[in-house]
Amino acid sequence: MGAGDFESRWLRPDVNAVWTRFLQVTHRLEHHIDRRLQGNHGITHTQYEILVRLADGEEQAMRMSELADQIVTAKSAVTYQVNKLSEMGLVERHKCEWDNRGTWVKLTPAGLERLEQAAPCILSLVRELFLDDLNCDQAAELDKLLGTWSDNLDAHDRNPVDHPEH
Amino acid sequence: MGAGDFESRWLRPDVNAVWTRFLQVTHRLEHHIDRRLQGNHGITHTQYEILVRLADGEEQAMRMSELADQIVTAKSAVTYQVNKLSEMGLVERHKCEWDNRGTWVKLTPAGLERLEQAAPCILSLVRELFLDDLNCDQAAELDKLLGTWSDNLDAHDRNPVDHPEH
DNA sequence: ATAGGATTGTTCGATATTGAACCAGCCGTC
DNA sequence: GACGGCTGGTTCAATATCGAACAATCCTAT
Repeated sequence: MGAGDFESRWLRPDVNAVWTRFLQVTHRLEHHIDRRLQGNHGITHTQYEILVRLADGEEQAMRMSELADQIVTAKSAVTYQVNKLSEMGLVERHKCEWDNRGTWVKLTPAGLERLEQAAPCILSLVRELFLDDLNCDQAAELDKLLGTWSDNLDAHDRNPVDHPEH
Repeated sequence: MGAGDFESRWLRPDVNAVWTRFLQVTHRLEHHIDRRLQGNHGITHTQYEILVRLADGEEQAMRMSELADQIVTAKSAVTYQVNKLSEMGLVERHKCEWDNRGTWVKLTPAGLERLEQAAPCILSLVRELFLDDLNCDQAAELDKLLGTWSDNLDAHDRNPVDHPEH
């Protein structure tokens, strides 16, 4: 291969640095949040995310699949966590009326309460670590970046066998 | 509490949207890379990351702890994965000469080869999904964002019991 | 020198996540 | 209507991760 071999095989060093830093930062963020949430409120970050999504939904309820989509995990993982949350009394299952396969997951009062206890702690963390230092322009820029990434991912999902090579 | 109650308890809707989108995008990216890597090259993303870091290090080797820091996981997870990689013949352990506690992990020729096979596939994915659509300004902006986040995390790590409340 | 504290890496048990297999129930077409 | 394909949710085995506990070694201060 020609002169562009390096370029095509590896990322430019600076670009590579951005990528690895991205990975590190996201992992560190996750760990931080997780530790805080477990230590102070006895729930995982994923569990917290589930509560948040439910609180956001109509009637504070949501279908299992929808939940899996929102928090981006396998369906089986959602089943597992909903069982946990259900044992804790933070969530309830209800049969779906117009689709006998489906189940709704609904926030219980206790679940809402737990969420409201946990939210300030975790949101202040998000502000401090993630958002406080952003001015409006930066926030807008970040939003745009996320949009592009999201679109790219959509495109790839829509066209799964994009690069059969390698 | 006064009128700022909502503000202090919850994020502004738009800010909240940015945060949840961030979580979704990062998770989707991880999954994408993982599936591709497993499907085409038989290694996990973390395993790939380990190989990359080793290739980067002096003598294509690195200490266990350093490795754990770089890829941001528990030490025990590194032990686990290095065992796996060692069984696959991609990596070797060596005793550390000047510190009898330590062990070096070193890339084997087979490990380097495997990395070189996998790299183009995964790097093109990173380019397509993550970097291609960024112009220079955006890349610089992203770099700055990552820097701030990283610094914030450092500060929090340095001062662990920052918010004992909640 | 040596005691006390920190660091290195592994082990172990508990828990989370994944993907595949599976059963039901939905829905389109013939 | 009945059939085949699709979707929703659960189960199960395999695997990954974490944190705490541990042993060995290093380091520092006295």
